Amino acid sequence: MDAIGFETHDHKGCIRAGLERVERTCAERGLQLTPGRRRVLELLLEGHRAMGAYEILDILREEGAGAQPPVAYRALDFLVSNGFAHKIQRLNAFIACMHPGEDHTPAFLICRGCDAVAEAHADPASGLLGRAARESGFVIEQAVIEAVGLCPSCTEAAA
Amino acid sequence: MDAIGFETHDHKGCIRAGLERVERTCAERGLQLTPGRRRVLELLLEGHRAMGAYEILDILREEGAGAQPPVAYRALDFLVSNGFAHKIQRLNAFIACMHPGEDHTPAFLICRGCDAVAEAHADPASGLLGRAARESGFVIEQAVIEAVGLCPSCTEAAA
DNA sequence: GTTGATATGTTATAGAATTACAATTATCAA
DNA sequence: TTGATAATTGTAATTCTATAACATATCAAC
Repeated sequence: MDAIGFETHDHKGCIRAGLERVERTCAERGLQLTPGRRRVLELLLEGHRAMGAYEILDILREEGAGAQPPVAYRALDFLVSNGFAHKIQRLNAFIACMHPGEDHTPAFLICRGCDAVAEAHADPASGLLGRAARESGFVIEQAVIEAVGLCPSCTEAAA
Repeated sequence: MDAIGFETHDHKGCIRAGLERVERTCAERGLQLTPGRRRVLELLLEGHRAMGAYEILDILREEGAGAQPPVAYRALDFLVSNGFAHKIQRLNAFIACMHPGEDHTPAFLICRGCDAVAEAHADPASGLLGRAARESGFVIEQAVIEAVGLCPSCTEAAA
């Protein structure tokens, strides 16, 4: 068990399970989880945190390939557009999805102390936002929800 | 005049009212609405849309000053940190606030067809997100909420 | 007026992402 | 199998976004 994110968990199992779910989903949908894409997903799962495109690129370079930026961005685009990873706008960084293959609207809790990110869910159609959209005739297709604050550890450390 | 957006409105009045509200709030709080900051706010109010920092910078340059990037970013930082403008992460752009001086959590409806942006409200403490935060012990201080979709005009055009 | 804080001017650089085009590999129908 | 088509990858160059660093100027209070 590792202390990553807001809680400890079986990290090796979580990496394996994440990969398997994505592999299965790709097989079902006829998507190509090529070695490069798979490697980037692994890095995100291993890191279990938001990682910048250039941080991923540096790792790929250390591993031998003389990779250029599009290599990282293409893999990330594939992962994000298929719901296997998410972009954290606040951090200009990417994180593996905790529920790949499931249809969901992710919402992120981002700690400003340690940059840890937890994925939660949200329902943009409900609440004030959904009401405003319906009243104005706006059709919501997708939503980015990022809450910034302090995680339990950093809250404690600050006290 | 219309807080939700996507509709016609008395734009000159809305610019004037926006400026006056910010001037009043600055006076109340002892903030310096210097000529540069005021000009950037005017540009945002006149544009009535999300504008990039470099787009603003170009206008400032056309107006004579040999402005460098920090000129635009500093003015925008001032406006954003005091709640007179908001940053739209999705567009790497900035937009004048519709309710300057009031304490609120803005939520944006962003049209992917025409990039129009409407400001609505949200309450991050309620709903699924608030519950997830409370359950995990995360303290939300601020939230970025951006919904992407189609505005009424673009929905109609697409049909 | 001196002082300390706040704001501006300017140069340079860092960081994030995309364009463009060539080369390769996978997919699938004939 | 073969040929056509689409998807993916390699690579260089560029564009867009944002900040660091430091000098100068202005403001506000004592």
